[in-house]
Amino acid sequence: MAATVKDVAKLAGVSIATVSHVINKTRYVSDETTTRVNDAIEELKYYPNMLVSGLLNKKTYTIGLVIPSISNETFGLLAETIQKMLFSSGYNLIICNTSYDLEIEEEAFNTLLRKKADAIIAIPSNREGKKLKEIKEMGIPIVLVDRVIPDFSADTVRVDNFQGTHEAINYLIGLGHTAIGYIDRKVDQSHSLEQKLGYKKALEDHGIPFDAANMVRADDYDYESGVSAVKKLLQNNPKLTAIFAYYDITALGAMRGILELGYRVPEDFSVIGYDGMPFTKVSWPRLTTVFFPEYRIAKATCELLIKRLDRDDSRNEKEKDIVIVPKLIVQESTAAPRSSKLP
Amino acid sequence: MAATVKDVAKLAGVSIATVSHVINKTRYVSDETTTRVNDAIEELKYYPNMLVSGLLNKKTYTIGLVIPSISNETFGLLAETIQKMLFSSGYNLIICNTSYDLEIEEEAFNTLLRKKADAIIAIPSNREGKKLKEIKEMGIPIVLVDRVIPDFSADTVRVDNFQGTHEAINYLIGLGHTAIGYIDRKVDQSHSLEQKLGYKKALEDHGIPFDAANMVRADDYDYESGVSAVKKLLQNNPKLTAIFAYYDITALGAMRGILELGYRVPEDFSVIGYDGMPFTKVSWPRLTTVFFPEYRIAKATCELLIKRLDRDDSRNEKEKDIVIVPKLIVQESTAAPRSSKLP
DNA sequence: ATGAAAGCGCTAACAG
DNA sequence: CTGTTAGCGCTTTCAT
Repeated sequence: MAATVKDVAKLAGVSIATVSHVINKTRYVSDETTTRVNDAIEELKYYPNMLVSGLLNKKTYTIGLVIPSISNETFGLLAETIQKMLFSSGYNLIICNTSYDLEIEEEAFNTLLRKKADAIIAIPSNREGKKLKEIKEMGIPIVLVDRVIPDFSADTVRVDNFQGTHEAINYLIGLGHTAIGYIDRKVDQSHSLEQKLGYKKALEDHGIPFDAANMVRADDYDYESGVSAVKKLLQNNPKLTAIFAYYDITALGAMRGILELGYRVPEDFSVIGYDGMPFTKVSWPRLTTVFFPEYRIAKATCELLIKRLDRDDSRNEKEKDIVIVPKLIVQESTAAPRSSKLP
Repeated sequence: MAATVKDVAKLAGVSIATVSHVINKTRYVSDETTTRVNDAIEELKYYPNMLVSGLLNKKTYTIGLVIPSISNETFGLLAETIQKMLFSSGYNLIICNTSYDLEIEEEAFNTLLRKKADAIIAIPSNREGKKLKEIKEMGIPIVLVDRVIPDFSADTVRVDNFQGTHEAINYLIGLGHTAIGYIDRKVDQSHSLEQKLGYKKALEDHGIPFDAANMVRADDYDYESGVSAVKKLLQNNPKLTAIFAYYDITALGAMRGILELGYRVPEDFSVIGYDGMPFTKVSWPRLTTVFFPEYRIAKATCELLIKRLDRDDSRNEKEKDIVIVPKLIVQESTAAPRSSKLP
């Protein structure tokens, strides 16, 4: 069906070796022959079969991305940025959404191995490193993003959630807040544990005692849980003047909860979210949040990968652990506390 | 490095043909031999090289998705849904984000041809069908999503934006609105033209004369343009009671513009967006919008594709044009008009 | 019930 | 300056 080297060689009246060399510029070919070959390629609409270069035990120029989901703005932007960067370096990305399902994740790794991916970027849900170890032993470079796996080491790019949260709480304290509510994740995760430590440390730094009553867990990973969590929080402690939520969606829910109670944001309560999702820029009011630095993560990831792939000597270099400190984005949902509230 | 059939054959003490047949169950192999081969596969952590099946002129089980961007919620969800559906049918997706750049798009198609993709799903930015025609002539199935290319026919899955907008405006009229502002796209596109026709038709159906002054173009494809567009609109015609925006982000901007002017939504003005992006569920108020049916689009696309790929006889069947009517999602930003406004 | 060998499309020695 | 050929890992006749 599609044209092959043979077809091109025949039409140009040369050997297949010459065609190959013209395409790859891997040895001198006379101008005249080069032209004939290129004309034939054009004429036949010949597209060299990249699978072959994979077969000849060289690179497939395919990289796998194993990720829970690309349909939330944060991971979507991350995946897109990685794809673009790799594409401009000549690599293609096979994206596998795992939906946090361990079986799908396993199948995704298997497929990438069968497709002979040159490398794998993973945000694994499986906290066990068995499969990852196996892959590593096969000599396939792995970059772990935003995850740390016990007993398994690999190039890692992650976010310093302790620092991010610390900065956010510091900022609230700087505005004059001392009674700061905290909406926590339903179930602890390394990620959310770091956040909590940052919160406690910021309070401690300023001599504010930690009060467990100011902390509630959201029932779920969604908007509605934010609404009910903030209501519970305000009932527990009516003296609160600010709320930190571990996740932007939850923070937006918290804003709604506050508005539903008849209060205003930020006049009556300040709210800070986490992740810097794009829609925090289009909320009313715009949400102050800690920005998940997708671009820097993507950049660090791709640079690490390309280095491992391009320079064979770098394959054995020590694994890197890149930690990125997220930035606080101050928008409209935070202000200094007032003495009296509206309703 | 990685194990091959040869290694497995040697360890199991059989020929490579037998190994192949055990893996693919393509001819009878005795239980005893089967066990030995499977043990060897396990032992060596052998992953069959899928590139070969592509080489042998069979399928690569790779499908290309050429899309402007996956980092907006709509396309992200579409891409994710397609990826998951194809994955569960044994196919992998190579996603190429074009950023609406024609050169990148061209390069994406070329890469997919070199990678010998079994099929291509495209949301092309290039309104010329030259490349697509070339691909089609090579016998590679194409599905066009949400786009129609003049002088080029292929399987198509698209949204009936005329109907979607018609329904939205109808709904506003049903609530009692007659002065309905319209925020249009900066530059016309088949998509936005359909929307405008739906708007005009709905007015016409109810004997409401069309007034060009009720229509403005947003300066850009973003939030800020919505803010300024709505202000212009209200200045043009203070009697408006409802606003339709061609795009959710713009609609959210319009809501902000209205709030900034001191009015309320929906009490003083109703607002309807378009695309049903997930964050319309977490805005304040929640935005009434016309839902871009990603799931149904993805489903139709994958079914079309799988049929073409699995059944050779279906390759020559007539091209399908699947038109999906989007649904209006009524939320909190719309209500019946009131006689007096707030400020 | 299994093995031998051709060949997919291409690259990279080796030859001339 | 260009051609011949082995071989990458596997599937698939053809043999036995």
